Amino acid sequence: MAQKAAATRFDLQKDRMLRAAARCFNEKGYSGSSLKDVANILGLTDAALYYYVRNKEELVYLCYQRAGDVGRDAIDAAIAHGGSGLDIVRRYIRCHVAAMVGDRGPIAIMSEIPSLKPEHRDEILEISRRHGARFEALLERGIADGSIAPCDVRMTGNVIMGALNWVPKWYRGDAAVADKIVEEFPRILTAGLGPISREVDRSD
Amino acid sequence: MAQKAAATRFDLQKDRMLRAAARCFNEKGYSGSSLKDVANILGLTDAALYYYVRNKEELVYLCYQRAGDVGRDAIDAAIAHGGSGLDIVRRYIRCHVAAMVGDRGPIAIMSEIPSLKPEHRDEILEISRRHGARFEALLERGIADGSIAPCDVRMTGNVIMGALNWVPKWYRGDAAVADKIVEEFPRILTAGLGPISREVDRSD
DNA sequence: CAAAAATTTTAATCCAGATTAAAATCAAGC
DNA sequence: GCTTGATTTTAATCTGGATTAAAATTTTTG
Repeated sequence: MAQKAAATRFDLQKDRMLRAAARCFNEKGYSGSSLKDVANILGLTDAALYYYVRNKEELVYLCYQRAGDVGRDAIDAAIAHGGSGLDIVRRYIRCHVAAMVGDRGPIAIMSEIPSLKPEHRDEILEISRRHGARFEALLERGIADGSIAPCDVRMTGNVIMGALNWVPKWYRGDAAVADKIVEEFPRILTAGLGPISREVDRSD
Repeated sequence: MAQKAAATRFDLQKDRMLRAAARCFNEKGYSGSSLKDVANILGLTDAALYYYVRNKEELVYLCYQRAGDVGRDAIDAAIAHGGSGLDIVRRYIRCHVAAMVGDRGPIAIMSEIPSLKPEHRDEILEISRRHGARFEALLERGIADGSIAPCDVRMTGNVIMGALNWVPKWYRGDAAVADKIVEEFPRILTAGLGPISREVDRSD
């Protein structure tokens, strides 16, 4: 969808590198991941990474940029599909987790934003802020059209974002689990626990 | 509740240190927090921390142990209070977030477990695993007594734990926000979004 | 208050892991 | 199959922050 027409060898390798880095960061933490660890996954030497990236900080920065893209695309896709506010929220959740556990590869959990250099940090924070604001707007929209009960959109947003952001912390690539996540997260996050089960949107 | 009869100067300082460390780790990330940063908050020199702790790894370990205690205590308190499975789940969520944003001070988000040395890592992972299992058992209990609709307890647990664990990432000590968190999280995480609002337990 | 114990600082050292430069290898076009 | 540019490696250096030892200070105790 967002693929260039001509993906050069360089671009492909760089992308592989970012996935490897994301995987490392999620599994071993930031400080626990050396460039050597990332390079090993690719069958490379640590020094080789410097061909693609200026330094470790930039590696993290690019991972977070990718993470931001995934979130943005998920909201875009959900909005494009249309429906009530609640429909869009559900679909966004589904799209976002699907990307996280799917072919967009591991997405780095944004745990180390403060370690970025100021320009990068500000940019990522802004992306993150904007994403949160867009999601809250979806909630408002649902409230306006009556599909979502009036609620504190800030807190509701934090709840849902927290649940989503935490996924990379525990998901370890099991395909069966991936399916379950995509299936269950939208429902759990919008339907609640109680015994009175709401009619659930199953349109796909 | 879990306070020693005689809290020695040493114990008090050590506790202050762990809170300062948790705050640093949450705000600046693990790698972004030097011992100097932690010491500065306390008005101490970095070397002084070594009087309380063997090294940085142990500092993190103790932070995570505290985090584990908070979770355990929250479940204990909720169970002790009794009620239906759903009541207990709600109360657990409330207790846990209340501790996170309250007087138990900042609780370190467990982002760097893999950086711990093997013994510590295994211990913290076990604590974490046990906590998850206990929470899932609460869900089962609710399903058994009919207060919670049948659901995938693993996924539901992951959703709720994610939302809770993410709180330290964005909460920055604003008391008004703290109140809102304690008020809203239990409701949002158990009631869902849709317009059909379930009767909400307001017993306190 | 003096002595002993507890706590903190000063002033080094130490080191894993990031970074760099130059050389070696590889891939593609001609 | 040669040449050029792209990619990777080898082999160092460099560095921030962790760690340590000894000295200084503060607190407690008798």
